[in-house]
Amino acid sequence: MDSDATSLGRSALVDETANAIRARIMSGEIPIGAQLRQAELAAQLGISRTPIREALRQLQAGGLIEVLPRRGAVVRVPSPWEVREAYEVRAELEGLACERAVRRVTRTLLDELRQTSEVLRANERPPAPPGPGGPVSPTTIANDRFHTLIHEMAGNERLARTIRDINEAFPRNVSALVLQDDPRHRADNLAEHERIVAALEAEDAKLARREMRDHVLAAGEQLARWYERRTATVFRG
Amino acid sequence: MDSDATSLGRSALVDETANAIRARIMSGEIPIGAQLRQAELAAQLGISRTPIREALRQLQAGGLIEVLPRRGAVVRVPSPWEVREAYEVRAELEGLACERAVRRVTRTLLDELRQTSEVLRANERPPAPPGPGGPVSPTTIANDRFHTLIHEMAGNERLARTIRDINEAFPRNVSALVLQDDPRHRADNLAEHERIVAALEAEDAKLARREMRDHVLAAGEQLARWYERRTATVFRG
DNA sequence: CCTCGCAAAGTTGGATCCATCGTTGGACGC
DNA sequence: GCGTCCAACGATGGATCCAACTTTGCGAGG
Repeated sequence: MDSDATSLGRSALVDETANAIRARIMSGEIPIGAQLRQAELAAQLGISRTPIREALRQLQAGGLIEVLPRRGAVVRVPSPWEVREAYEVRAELEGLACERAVRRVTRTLLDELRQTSEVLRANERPPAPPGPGGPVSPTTIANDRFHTLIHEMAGNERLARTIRDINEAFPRNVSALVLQDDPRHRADNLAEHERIVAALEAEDAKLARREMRDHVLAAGEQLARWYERRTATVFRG
Repeated sequence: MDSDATSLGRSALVDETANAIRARIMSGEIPIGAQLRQAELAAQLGISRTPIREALRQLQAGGLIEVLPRRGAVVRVPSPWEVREAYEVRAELEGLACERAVRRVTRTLLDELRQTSEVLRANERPPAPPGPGGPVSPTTIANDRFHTLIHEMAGNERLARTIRDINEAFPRNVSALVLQDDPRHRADNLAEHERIVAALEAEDAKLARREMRDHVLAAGEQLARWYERRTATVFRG
């Protein structure tokens, strides 16, 4: 939506800094559990530590990082349990968004949703699974776009913001890794998306809600499993 | 719950500062739309501007205040529309919490819920409606406790946190002013609480959810109306 | 060889400094 | 008398400074 500083003179270095750090955490460039050294970040961004510290406070408020007094900030390591809790909430909210979206659905929006499915179908066999820190894959972008479109269709900014806040509390957006790993998950994901679009087209609010709810819960379970495997790997070395 | 700094050496001046400022905004001591001067807050709290600035960034992330570049921070003035949007989301989440609470309901917890109703019933005719900035009334405390108890019973921390985040985005918690104004609203509120408790006792999850949902929506509508009247008053002088 | 302790290095966090920008009040000109 | 311009004031925001704390590495002692 709005870019960083080119909009209307309303520059905000701190917000830009927070977004930059958040992006590097979400993409996996800064891994889970990593220490965030103020001096290092300041040097990399070519600024002093002051705006860094304010940016870290913003990220702390969102729950993405944890600031321990006198011991610095670290990227939070979510437990599988936390992930499941968060996705139960997210499933409910996305279900609500989907139910509300039925009232505002249009031919154009349905087409846009179907375009994201096209991308997912085309990239059924991704050329090269990008490692952590790499650029965001078209699959991930299409997935995000699908959900974001429905949030917009719901016509409730607070709802969209709440869902976004929950998502941004966990590094590596769901689709990013989970979907790339297993072709079966990609197929399931695509089928679920198509069922949601069908329910929206049929203007069946209750069905759309249920389909979206189940879809998010399934994605959350995959993400939780991924975190389980990850922590197991980490502890082994 | 946890006090400010006496817990375990894990002092955090910035967090304390943020809590202090948030409390003063929520209580109405610092009114909606007011400018937050860094130097003034620093002097009042006996600290320098640095931790103030970091605390303001935290509050900004929560959406309670707005930080305009080079023009300082102001307490956000929510539009009635925003309030309605937020309460639609909150109603859904509190409904979910209530539905989940049915599975964990115990005799002790039901008693605790009923105790809050006792307080509400006893203070049906409050001795003196406290003005803005005054201490929190027992009615407000009982109301908050009722909802907080159910959030705990739901057994999902993310859910509780999400609801709390939404509430803390609006100065003056619902019950605070709205309930005190009109005795009819207080009666409605009490009756709704009792219906919720009854549904919980009957272990009727669907009913409990619906009752809570309607209860929150009604409260939100009252709060939105209050904001409408407030802005109208402000514009007249 | 392991453990405890101490000293040095590195990091955080509050205070302070200063350039820049926004605001306000008054004087000048129309 | 009214609008405009300019200067002085005030506030914000980034940079810097320094004290306090945490961590680490080395050495002495058991």
